[in-house]
Amino acid sequence: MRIGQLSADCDCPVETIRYYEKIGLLPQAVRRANGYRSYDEMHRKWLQFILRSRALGFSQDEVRQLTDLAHQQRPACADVYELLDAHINDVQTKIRELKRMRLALSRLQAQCHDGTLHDCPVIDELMG
Amino acid sequence: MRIGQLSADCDCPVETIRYYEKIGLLPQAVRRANGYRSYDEMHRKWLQFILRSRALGFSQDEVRQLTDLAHQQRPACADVYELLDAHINDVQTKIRELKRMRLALSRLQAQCHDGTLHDCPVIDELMG
DNA sequence: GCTAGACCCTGTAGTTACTACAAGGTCAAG
DNA sequence: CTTGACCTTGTAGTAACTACAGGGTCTAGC
Repeated sequence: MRIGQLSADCDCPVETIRYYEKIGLLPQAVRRANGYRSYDEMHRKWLQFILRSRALGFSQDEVRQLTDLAHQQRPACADVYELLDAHINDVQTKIRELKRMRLALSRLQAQCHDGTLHDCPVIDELMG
Repeated sequence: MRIGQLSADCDCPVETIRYYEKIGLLPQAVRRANGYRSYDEMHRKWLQFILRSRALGFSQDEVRQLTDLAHQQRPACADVYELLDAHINDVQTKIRELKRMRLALSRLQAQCHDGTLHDCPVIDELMG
């Protein structure tokens, strides 16, 4: 199949597919006589893998590690587990930070009066 | 004071201060005869404002809107409230997304056996 | 046969919010 | 008079794409 088809199948922009190939995340496509990229099922699976990993918040580098592991004929489960674990911790940390942020914002918002006044305590607060 | 002093006072890298000036977030510093930037209390307050807003997760563009509002002699509280509200919603959405992500990752992790096996169901799962 | 339109190609520049140099000028202390 | 800390500018790098510009290719309709 051509790149447009793969793009439609995986719901991923054409540019992104080319980009993943360029940075070596996706294996090189076979080229037809006219220079067009040609893909098969194997490519589709790789791309799915990458897209799912990205959707789970893995960075490009982490995805690369995952694809490297998956590329081995006998991927070691322990390595995958480790990557997964580190990433879950990252996500956990981000959630905690955002929650702290939300609390601070709510506190700030609580200082607003009904919105009819012209003096804004929020700005004063941020100004220190 | 010079830029190094401001940097130390606000715990913000020198480069970042120059960067904020360059993109117009921070008002231009007065220049001394030797070309060095010179700052006063007003600048320190602006920078604090920017740093606090950024720490609360406001984007550069949102910070710009906030500073624009703060710049008015009679900032309208309602406008500030609106910005704050939109941002709290953004943060809320991010938290929800990360929680969903965490759940998916935990499910994936649960498929790992004790880590001694060589076949990895996690990779199979991502591969689809 | 020809042209319109859909598809494909490469390469470069833009995005966000900085960070990290490189190459040089200024100034106070020893 | 030199050493070192500080300052200046400008450019390039980061993540992870996205958006062109300027072309080539192929198919369908007239």
